[in-house]
Amino acid sequence: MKRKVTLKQIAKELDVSISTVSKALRNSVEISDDTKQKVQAFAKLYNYRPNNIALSLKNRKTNTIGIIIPEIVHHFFSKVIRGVELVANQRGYNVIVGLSNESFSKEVINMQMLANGSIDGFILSISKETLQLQDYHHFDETISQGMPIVMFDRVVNEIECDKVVIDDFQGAKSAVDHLIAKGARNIALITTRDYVSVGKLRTQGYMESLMNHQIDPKSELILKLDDSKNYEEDLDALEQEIRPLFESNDKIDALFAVNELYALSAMKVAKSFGYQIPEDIQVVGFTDGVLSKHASPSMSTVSQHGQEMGEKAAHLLIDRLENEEDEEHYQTVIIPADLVERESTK
Amino acid sequence: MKRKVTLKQIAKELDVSISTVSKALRNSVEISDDTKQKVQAFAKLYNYRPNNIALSLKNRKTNTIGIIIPEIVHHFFSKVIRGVELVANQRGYNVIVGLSNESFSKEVINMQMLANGSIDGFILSISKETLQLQDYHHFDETISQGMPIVMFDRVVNEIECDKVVIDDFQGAKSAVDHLIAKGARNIALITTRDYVSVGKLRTQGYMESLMNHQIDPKSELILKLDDSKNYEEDLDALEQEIRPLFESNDKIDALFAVNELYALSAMKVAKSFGYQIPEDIQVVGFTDGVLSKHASPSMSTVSQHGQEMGEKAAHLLIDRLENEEDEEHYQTVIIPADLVERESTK
DNA sequence: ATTTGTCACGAAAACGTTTTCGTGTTAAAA
DNA sequence: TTTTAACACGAAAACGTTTTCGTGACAAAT
Repeated sequence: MKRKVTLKQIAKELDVSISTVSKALRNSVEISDDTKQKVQAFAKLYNYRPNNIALSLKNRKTNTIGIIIPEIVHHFFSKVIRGVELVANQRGYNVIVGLSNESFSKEVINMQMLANGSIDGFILSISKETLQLQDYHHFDETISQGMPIVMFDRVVNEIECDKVVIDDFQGAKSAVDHLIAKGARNIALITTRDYVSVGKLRTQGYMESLMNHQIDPKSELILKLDDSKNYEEDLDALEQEIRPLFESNDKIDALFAVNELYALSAMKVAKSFGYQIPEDIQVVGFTDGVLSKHASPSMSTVSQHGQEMGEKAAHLLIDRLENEEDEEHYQTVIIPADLVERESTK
Repeated sequence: MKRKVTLKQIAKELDVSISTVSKALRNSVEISDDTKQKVQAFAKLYNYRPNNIALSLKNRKTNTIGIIIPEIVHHFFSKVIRGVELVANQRGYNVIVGLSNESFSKEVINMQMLANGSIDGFILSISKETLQLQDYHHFDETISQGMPIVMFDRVVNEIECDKVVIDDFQGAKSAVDHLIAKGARNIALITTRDYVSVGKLRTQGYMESLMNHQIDPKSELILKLDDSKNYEEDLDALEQEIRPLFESNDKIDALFAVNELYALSAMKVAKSFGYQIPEDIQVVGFTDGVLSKHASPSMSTVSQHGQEMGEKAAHLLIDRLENEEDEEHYQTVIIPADLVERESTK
């Protein structure tokens, strides 16, 4: 087992100084061609590679970005990571991943673990618990220590930093617009409680669209679910929650849900009530998931463009890291959310 | 913007030496209670945290593990990451993620980027291209430099290292056993070409089960697909490939597929031929995916236990990193693959 | 013969820690 | 009064780099 070779070892072996070796390898003019050749040959032979940690310490720059997300077994978040990794790699950065598991304390701990020199900056999406507690001190601290943050998807106005979001409002609005254009008038909504910003915005988009078309929103058509429950593990429970919506409303002709699971479950429930999709009830979900495409009928959705968000976030962060200008001018990039039409709408 | 405070700054401010500060913070007996209090109070006030990079350099240990996978937008792999991250965090490690995107060169580059001091060891699953080329020199080099590797799922005999796999053979075998027990006799198989070890093993399990039940495998019931194609993006193409299987065989009463997508598509094709599932044709897939659960009918599958694999791999790696002892004795952990029965089997 | 200049290289500092070893001061023991 | 021991702290090395600055040797110019 040959350990990694260092400058010092090469220097000793060739009987020159460490400085000479370092310079020779970087082709400095200070070093004679003779010595350069000797050193470079030796280095190649022993497969020398500079130690990253030493470089990081010296340059006070790790070329690593930390990404903190609530959950990784999730189509949207993994797409974001893919986008981040792609850009990071292109631009010479590594990506270190931390999972908050939707928990405030894990988010804080994870950030502290990474903020102590391991990374140059963060890309993150806020956990549900943090959003509920509205405790953002860890973000403030990180930023005030000079470590930039880029937030995506689940962002918060209280923190000044670069952000990447999709246009939740507009996405929801055009989804409902579309349903209305296809003849729907009694459009149900399945959403989450309001503390998750995206749920709130999507709900507002739904409202706006109805208003614009002189349709009165009816509260009995709106179902707000407690998304702290892990419905993914208990599909039946979710369907039980949805069932009353159809039991007490027999005129529903379309349904919009703020995520894929809600939409899919609603579709199942509707089918179990004997409704035909899209003939009796049209359905649109909101997602970047994989279920919609494979559902039967396949489901129309508002697409979240996860990978694009990740790419954009990575560019924003790296730009900020590399441009010394250090402008205090933060931007919020809004990615358009477009409707993917499939079989669940007419 | 207050930069991160260092030992040096504290020392200067309190007019003591760096050593004293360091010792005071670690509660050394060498330091008087007086000084300890002073230093610790100051450190707390300025929220001092030791710089990770400096520690890594000093200790020649990064407490970071690198995980290289072919793809992250994939239910199985993201579950593995979750498992790795969970254990890593518990045991004080960070996780840095590299994606090979199924490409040999990206795998090599990614490993080299990380092997130069950034991490203490690898957890990886080999890319398809690497498996085809059978070029494993980068693994050998890494290991010979004293950096441990743990391979999972897609492993290879040629490399000596710890491994975590599921029992592909047994899993496939019991899936087919189950189909036979439920009365099936003409069991189709949809698999991949043999260079992906898991495909091969699963095919062998299928064969074994048939043999054990005195059923002759018929080549016309076996469909080998070229999995270098990205069928996920082109479901129609995949269904076109599967269609002939049903066109030329009207006696198929069950089907086993080596992954979720194949199984799901086959189910759709079967339905389009008018078959009832599971009455006419029973279906079992092989996966850790999310589609099976939500399909209609929901699909029976052999589960891969991705998170468990990740956890096990992380433990193996960290154990090796921390126990200098049982060097050179590598183990292969086999995770049982059990059948999850859903609606697509009787 | 002296000055100047170029060349080729080495010493040392710096990044932020931890740890070993030495040392000056004071109090206790002889 | 002298020796010894305990105490409290500092200097320095080490981890592996890069870079600034200094310097000795030699050749060219004065």
